[in-house]
Amino acid sequence: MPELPDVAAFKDYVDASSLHHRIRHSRLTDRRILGEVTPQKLQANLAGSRLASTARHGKFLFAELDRGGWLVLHFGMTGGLAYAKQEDEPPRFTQLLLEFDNGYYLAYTCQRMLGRVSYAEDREAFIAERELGPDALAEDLDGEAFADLLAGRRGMIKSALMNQSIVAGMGNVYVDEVLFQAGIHPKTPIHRLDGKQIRTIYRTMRRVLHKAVEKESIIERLPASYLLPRRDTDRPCPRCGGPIRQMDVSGRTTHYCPDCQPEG
DNA sequence: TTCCATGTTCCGCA
DNA sequence: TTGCGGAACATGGA
Repeated sequence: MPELPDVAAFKDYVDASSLHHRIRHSRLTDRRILGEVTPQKLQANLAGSRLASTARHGKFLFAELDRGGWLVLHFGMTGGLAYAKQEDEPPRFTQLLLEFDNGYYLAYTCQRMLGRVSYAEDREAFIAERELGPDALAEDLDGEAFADLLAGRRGMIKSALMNQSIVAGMGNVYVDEVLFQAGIHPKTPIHRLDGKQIRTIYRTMRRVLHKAVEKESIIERLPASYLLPRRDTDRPCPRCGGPIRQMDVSGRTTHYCPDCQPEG
């Protein structure tokens, strides 16, 4: 689930539930979930702190600690959050549990262990170290800046849009959606795209991601014209009615409409 | 039982 | 040398 719109929903969830409560105790289930931080350092920074604010960059969620530094959450493919009363059993696959002084907890769950929990002194430095590209919804990422990101690159457009060091936030599902709505074949070589097509991809990316954030990335709430709710081979294309096809692009399953997204 | 999955990282090759 | 594509990783549900 967790691509940019999902992480945006997690951010809203934390903002609505978990800010400004003192963390009495934190519980780490499996240290493999940790990034470049020791369990001791993480827990020392969490204990007694409050989450003061949150920020998102691509698929990363940052929670600012009022005593300094940031709790950094990445959700992998199966990560999630749950806020509940401490008398309730934490959900299955809970890897990190923050117990607040108001009797509630925030649980970070990660079934497949591909997510990561980290601590960062400085958010911008963390983003720079990870070599993340600009957030796909960043205000200062305009059409021209977007075109610059792709300029001179080799490879297929789908691979580039999924590359977090080029532009941060999209994964397999939303890239398919963007390219479907833009009418671009996923395997199109970047150098074969003209300026008009790049602008179309940019505008479509912004529109799709904004809409998905607005709908809290809940598939059922997305417009019927979207590919996402019908991401199934041989289901009818919402635009032309022809069959949606499946293929492999850089090892990822890709859904597309051969008629609406002709090969360049 | 085998295969597949919305994630990133690492290695080999061009 | 840079960077692209594929494999590997971990786990459980279909």
